[in-house]
Amino acid sequence: MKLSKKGEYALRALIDLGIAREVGRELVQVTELSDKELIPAKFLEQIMQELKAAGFVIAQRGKFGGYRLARPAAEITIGAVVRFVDGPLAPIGCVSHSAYEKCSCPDEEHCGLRMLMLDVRNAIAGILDRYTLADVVEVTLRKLRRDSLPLPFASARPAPGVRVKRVPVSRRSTSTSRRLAPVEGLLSELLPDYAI
Amino acid sequence: MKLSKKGEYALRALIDLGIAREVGRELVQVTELSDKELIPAKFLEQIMQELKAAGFVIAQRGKFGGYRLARPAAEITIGAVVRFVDGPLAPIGCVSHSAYEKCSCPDEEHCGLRMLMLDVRNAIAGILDRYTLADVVEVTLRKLRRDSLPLPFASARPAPGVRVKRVPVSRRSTSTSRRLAPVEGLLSELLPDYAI
DNA sequence: TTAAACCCTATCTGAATAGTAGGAAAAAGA
DNA sequence: TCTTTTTCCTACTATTCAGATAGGGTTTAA
Repeated sequence: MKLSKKGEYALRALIDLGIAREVGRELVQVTELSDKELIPAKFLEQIMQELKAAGFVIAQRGKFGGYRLARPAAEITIGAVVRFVDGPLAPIGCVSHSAYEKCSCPDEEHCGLRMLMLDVRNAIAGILDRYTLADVVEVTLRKLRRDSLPLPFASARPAPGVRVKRVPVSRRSTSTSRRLAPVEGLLSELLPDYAI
Repeated sequence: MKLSKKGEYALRALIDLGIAREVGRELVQVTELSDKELIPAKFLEQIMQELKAAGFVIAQRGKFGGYRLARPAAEITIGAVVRFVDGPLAPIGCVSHSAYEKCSCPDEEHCGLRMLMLDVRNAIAGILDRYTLADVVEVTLRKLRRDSLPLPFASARPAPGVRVKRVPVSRRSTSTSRRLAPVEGLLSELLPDYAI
């Protein structure tokens, strides 16, 4: 039930872009991301390329260029990213919503294993499709502030002449209408506005 | 978040062995299993070998031999099987209970992604470690009976001279003390004794 | 004795994973 | 215009793993 390195790197980079925006940074360069997250730079470059093609990020070429999120972090679910990079969330094809595939078993309708795996896929999707980059950004920032640690991207490499504007951290990363039932979990404890 | 074919085949075979026992069959041969489930016979043979080495099944060699579960189906969790065949349930090493591995990120303690993935791993483990082969067997048999379909292994290939003893289906697959909080899910609806 | 089962080891193929490498094109500033 | 710094693009590679296949050896019951 693994998430690939590529998937992990993609998520980490996107979360960083979310943090950067929250801290007032417009653009972040690949090398900054790869340095911070200890990701091979050239590999991340490729990944960012794909994320751009998929519409998750927007690139600014040339000197003082970089990447930024193409949409508000609250509108990018973790599930969408994972599906794009690693394929369907479902453990087996015959319970996938996004990429159903008939399984080899003779009678899908009476397959107990399928029921079980459907529960698993629903559990996974229930989490990954509920939470967005904004949620993860919020949790991360909250933890850093709690421990009085310096925020990343805070004033690192601001493009010369660009005044760093201190954007107040948005109270609730807004938008994303909560569409599902109450959840339990570590994240929902840290994001208490969800517990309804 | 895939389950490998090998993992799927292993589970299907074990579930079949559970069904067979519930229906009064002592031993089931690899070819019966591979025929029923449309699994390449030689591949399944290998898998059964490993399941034997791991103590999930017991083999009977020679003519009219076959495999049977080494323990009551209610004492074999799905999670144990999946972990054995496919490794840890956790999407990334740094949230695995059974095989923790420090991740490359610089600060695990303040990693929002890690929190999220921990929720995912708990959700997966919460299901796969809660349900046993007995549960899946029960669901499967229930569905087959509901639709008045013939039960597999019912009287297929009984060893000559072996009187098929009609074991009454055990009321609740017994034992396995329920150790966790209430769940929701498709299986728990079909196994209502769990809904507490 | 023999047929039918499991047992064991080796081998193979294609795909996926996790990168590396090297330069072209663009943008900003001097 | 020229240089620097960035993204963009394409190709390549090494290793592992998935998913088998092959071919016999050993055991057991009739």
